[in-house]
Amino acid sequence: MPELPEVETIRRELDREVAGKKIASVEVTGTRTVRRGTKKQLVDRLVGHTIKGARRKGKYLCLVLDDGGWLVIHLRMSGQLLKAAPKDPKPKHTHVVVTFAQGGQLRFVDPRTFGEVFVVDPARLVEDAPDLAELGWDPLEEGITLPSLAQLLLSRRMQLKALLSDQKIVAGLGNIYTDEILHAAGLRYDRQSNTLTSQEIRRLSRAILEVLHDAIAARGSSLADEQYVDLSGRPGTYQLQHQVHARDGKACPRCRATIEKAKYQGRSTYYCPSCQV
DNA sequence: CGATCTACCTGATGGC
DNA sequence: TGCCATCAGGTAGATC
Repeated sequence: MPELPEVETIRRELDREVAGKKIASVEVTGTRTVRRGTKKQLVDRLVGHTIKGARRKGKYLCLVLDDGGWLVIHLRMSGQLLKAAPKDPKPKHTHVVVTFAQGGQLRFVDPRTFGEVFVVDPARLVEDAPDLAELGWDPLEEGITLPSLAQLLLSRRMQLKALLSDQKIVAGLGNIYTDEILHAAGLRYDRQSNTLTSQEIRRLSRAILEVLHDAIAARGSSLADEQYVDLSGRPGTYQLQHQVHARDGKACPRCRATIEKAKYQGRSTYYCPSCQV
């Protein structure tokens, strides 16, 4: 489900909603959600601690604890974080419930159970969470200079969509936003990264930042199934601004050619065959 | 190194 | 109405 704009939307809400709150109890009912360490280790590690704030690393959410540890959440395809009151009925597929001393709960709901919750000491990231440690450039966190983006593209011989969605190279992009970014940049998904001109690299750089900023301003994208919702259960609105994603058969907003759908890496890719080269 | 495929799951949707 | 195939925001691992 969520990519960088959705995760960032949730991070900002978490920073407002749970920072300063003390964890009174943690209930883990899911059987697959806690995979690194045992459920008991997770619960013991959390209870009594206060959350200082929320950070984002690519598509990972990290709740920073008062002892420096991170409560890490990855939503994968169908995970949701929802704030709730203890008396609220629990949705199906609620796997983890954190109850705060000040009242209120944070719930992790995940029908497809690909999502994950774990605690890690950031000083031991390389050993204990290599997936987190090896994340690539985060377009929102650190600015990247044109020469370093050029280096990143030209030093490899990869198709652009594969490159942009590789979390070890660029952190946070997935199926929706690579399609939208590549359209905004006028580049095809299967274009070889080492053939870009400096002008195309500049366009790509601008497209990445522009699409992500606009998407965050719209609080992310929710598709027809509304799998993605924010902490309060509300969908985002950026899908209304999608130019190509899930718009096959419609006219390209830029050149009026018909948008096509292709199978790429086992999933759907949408692009304009006329203005993306 | 890079491309391709599979698996992990539940649920919604569309065709017949 | 039901049954079946297909598809969905992600990622790791195997294979070539």
